[in-house]
Amino acid sequence: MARTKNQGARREALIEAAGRAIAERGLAGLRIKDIAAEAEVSAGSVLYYYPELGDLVFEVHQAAVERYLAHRHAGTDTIADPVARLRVAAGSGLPRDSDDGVHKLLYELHGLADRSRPHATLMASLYAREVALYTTVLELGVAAGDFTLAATPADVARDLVALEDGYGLHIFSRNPAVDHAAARDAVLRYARTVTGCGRL
Amino acid sequence: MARTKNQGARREALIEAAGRAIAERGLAGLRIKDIAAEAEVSAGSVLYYYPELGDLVFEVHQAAVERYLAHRHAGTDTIADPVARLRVAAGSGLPRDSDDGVHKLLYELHGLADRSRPHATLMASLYAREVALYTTVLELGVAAGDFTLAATPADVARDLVALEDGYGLHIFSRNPAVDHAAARDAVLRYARTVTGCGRL
DNA sequence: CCATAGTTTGAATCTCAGTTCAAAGAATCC
DNA sequence: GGATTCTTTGAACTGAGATTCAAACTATGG
Repeated sequence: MARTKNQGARREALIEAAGRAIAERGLAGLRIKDIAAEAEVSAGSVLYYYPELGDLVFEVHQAAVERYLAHRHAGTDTIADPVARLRVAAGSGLPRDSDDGVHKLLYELHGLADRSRPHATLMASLYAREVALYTTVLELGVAAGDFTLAATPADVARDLVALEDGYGLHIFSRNPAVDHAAARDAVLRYARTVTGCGRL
Repeated sequence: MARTKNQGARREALIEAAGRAIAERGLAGLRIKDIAAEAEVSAGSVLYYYPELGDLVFEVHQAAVERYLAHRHAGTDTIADPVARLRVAAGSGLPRDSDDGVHKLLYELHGLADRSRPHATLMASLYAREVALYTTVLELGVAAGDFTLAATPADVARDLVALEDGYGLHIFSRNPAVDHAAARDAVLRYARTVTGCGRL
């Protein structure tokens, strides 16, 4: 039994490569040869590891979700002050611009949920985990006496995620009326209103 | 100079047909023969009227935007009471389910804005018009003494649209945690909070 | 170092869908 | 009704990209 190095590493490389290809050309423009070129292998190799292209795309999606959440948590979990943490969280959920890497990938792949059960499940779990992230911050803020919520933490958290998604959608569609700063202001303004916290 | 009936009518029929095809199979799965079949003509005829398929898709997009806005306005403009009008508006901006016709088309086509200037412009104008619709209702409510806004009418209107878009996104991606009723409740709860109007 | 089994390639093949086009069909004009 | 021009069709053509596959390649074990 012989194997070059590690199929795991090659698979990871392909997932990375496919992610870049999708971010660049879009899901509709995804070509097997582009993935291969991006990973510096032949088209045949891509098929060797992923006879079903859909499987590769799904793993790209999974990886994007994990990386995105890891990034958000890394940026917020260590912040003790609920007010500061919420401020950071609000910024990290919104794309910088329409070329923002992971965000772009997620928006691009979100469209698959409509016709694919696995992708739908994945997106539902992403949603739940984002809601949980906000719920935690809100509960901390309530406990600390910083926030006085106008609704349940879960309700507010869901709204925050929906606002991010909605504004994010417009950032990606290059709506000149919506940019990162404006969207962040809007999310924070909402947070301020609903928590009664002027420091936000 | 002879013409069968009216190229206008044939074009409209093709736009309708393409719209149905996109809603059914998705933009990625759009095939010229499907459009032709849906319109009960040959593939050649489709090309005769639209040598550039992109032009047809763009007209489908335009038509969807107009139909959607017309529907929203028709349902709300005649309602005199600002509170009732806002309630109806909140419902009409959200898809019933993931198969809701015009909404589905709009979500499907929204993805084009990223890579196509015309589509981006179209979506930006849709956004502006939806914001305007809400702004009007809000101003009416303020004038009537029903609403006491926590922010400018435009800011609140933008949030309402973003909430709709965000929640709508999840309805389309078949997120079991988000359905029409839950999303509508959330939007109305937000409206209640930010307008201080308990009747909402 | 040879045998073995996993890995990689690139050329050949297959497939699907877009595109072309010549001929047939239909409406209108005179 | 014949001429003209627009319309429609379907069969042939073309091209892009996916898929196959036999041969070459590479670790590793013994």
